[in-house]
Amino acid sequence: MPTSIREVARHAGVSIATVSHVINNTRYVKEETRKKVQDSIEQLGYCPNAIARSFKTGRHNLIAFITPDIANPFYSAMIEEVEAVISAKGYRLLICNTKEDAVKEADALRVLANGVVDGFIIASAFLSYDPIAKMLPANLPVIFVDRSLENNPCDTLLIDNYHALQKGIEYLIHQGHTHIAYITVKNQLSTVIERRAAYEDTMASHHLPTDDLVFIANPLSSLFSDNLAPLLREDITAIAVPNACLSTEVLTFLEEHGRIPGKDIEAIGYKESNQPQYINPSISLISQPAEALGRAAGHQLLERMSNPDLPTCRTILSATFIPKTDRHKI
Amino acid sequence: MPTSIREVARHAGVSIATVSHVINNTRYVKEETRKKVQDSIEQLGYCPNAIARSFKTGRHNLIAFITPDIANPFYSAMIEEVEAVISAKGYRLLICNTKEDAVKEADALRVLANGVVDGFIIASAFLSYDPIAKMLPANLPVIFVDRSLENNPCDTLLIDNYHALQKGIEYLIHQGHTHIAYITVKNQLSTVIERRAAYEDTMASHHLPTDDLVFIANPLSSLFSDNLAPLLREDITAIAVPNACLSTEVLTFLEEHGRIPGKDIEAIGYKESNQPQYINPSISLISQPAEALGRAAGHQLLERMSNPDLPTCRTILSATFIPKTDRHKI
DNA sequence: TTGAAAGCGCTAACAT
DNA sequence: ATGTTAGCGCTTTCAA
Repeated sequence: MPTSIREVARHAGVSIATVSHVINNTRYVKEETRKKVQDSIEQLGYCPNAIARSFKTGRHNLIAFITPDIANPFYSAMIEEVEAVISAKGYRLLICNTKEDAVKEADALRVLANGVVDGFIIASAFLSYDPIAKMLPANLPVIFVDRSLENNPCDTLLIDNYHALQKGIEYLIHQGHTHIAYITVKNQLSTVIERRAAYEDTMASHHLPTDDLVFIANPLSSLFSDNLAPLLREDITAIAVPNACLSTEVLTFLEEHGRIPGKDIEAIGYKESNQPQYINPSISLISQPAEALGRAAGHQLLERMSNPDLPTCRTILSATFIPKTDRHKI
Repeated sequence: MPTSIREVARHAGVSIATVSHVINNTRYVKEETRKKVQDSIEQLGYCPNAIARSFKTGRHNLIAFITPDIANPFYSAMIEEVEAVISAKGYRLLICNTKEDAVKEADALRVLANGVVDGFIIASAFLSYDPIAKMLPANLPVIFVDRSLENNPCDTLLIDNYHALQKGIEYLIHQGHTHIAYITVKNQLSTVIERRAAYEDTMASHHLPTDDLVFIANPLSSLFSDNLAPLLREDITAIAVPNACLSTEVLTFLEEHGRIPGKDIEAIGYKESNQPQYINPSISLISQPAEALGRAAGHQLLERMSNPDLPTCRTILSATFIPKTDRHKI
């Protein structure tokens, strides 16, 4: 049984109000009394019950970050930055891992939204805001990141997936490639759709067919994709993928089958954070500003919390295409 | 202002007790009454205040995982598994990132220990349990993972760092290498000390000097190490490192300077999770059971929570040395 | 089958 | 300069 404020008060021979004020520095207490209270706290090993305090004050200094995949360096990089930004203002970060499961996300939102956290940063597994709307109390500050949702009235920070990949595909085409394969995953997330559109639009604008060049892999970072075998087809001379996890898998797959990426076959990979990432073959990369996105999201949330009447913002950060010839500049 | 249980009660024309019992299924309520209450809940969009409930019941269904580096796949892999284990029992996971800062860790423990979480899993930045002892209420279930602390009376789950690396160094020596460099970091964590000891002991047992073969790099995953230049020395024919981040950095460094690992120079890298990790050069690896450690920690915590009188456990999971010739077996 | 009410630990308004 | 006390939203005991 942990000691309560009452016991400290009794031990120090003062009222609980005085103890509370000593702890919170919230009104003047005579030096002598303060000393007595502090001694009692020390002796009894008292530590204020944070839940009771939150309950009473309605403030929690807690932000929740909802991530679809904590094992994905893109999100862990974001998390690090969000944490840095908000902890400077005295907030702590609660991280929820939904594993791309909308049900898990809904569950987390329901539990946390009512009185547990002061705000959310969400990389959502939902495709639309509609089912989320009911779970969030009005005025609870929420920032959506990375993924665009239908009908979403909240602040949203995205990465421009389209143009970086467009540049990448253009680059390959200008190098003379006509059979550029594209790996994608089966879900309908905005990021997945946009990147695929970038690939298909760009190919189409150069009158290159893509019918038998698109392959579906498995969406979660920790699952190896199956069915990459067609990538070994003779006619395919270059490959693009929609994220870093697939980069890794595809590159590994190719090497295992004796085709050296960057040499026997061209490729565009993803670099989703500043984390050291060992990509040996000299291939082109799309670099996503995970850290900048995290920082921006943290700041925007603080902004929104201190000023709820701000107009909704929708920010798009650009990603960078780095041709293999420029890799030394990273 | 979110709706409270009182408003639901009034709206439904029943007492708050009945509403509470409907919500928690905690005593019989006439079907008709139950219906009324559920309708009111629906109409008012009521959601119970989790903080108030925690406050009242003293239970929170929250576990905190204290990690020194969330961007390190070793920890994010553990986190995934812990989360899977405890969420099956209805617990949620709060993740705190200390960035190897003992002050941050102490702060998190203090805040969370009193009434916020039901238990801790800690990969500590502290070297000794002594400073931690004061912050943790007696009987609060705590599991330490990955790192061994002095005077630690709590359940501890570790990985056998020593023997896997010993095997690795032996392997290199048997291949004829005599000048095997070792990269390490400057902190005094048990893992760092053990691995370095494995290196030095093994070298010594083969009468190989190590005086000018040990190099110090930077400990956090997201920081590139400086001063790796001496690794290019002619006499050094093999290199070992103490973790996956340094593997990546060292390998990248070597390639950038024209020395192909596994060909021009031998190396032992680390594989710290089941995540796809693209290590192209054919080098030997030490594989750490991050996932198994996470699962074991989750189970041990649940065990400890349901039975506080269990004798303290100290479990050591073994790591595996995978010679480069066996890489296909991964 | 349901209601009334105590009380969890704390903060803060009010009182002195 | 400090004490008294209401009350945050909820669960649960006791009473009916």
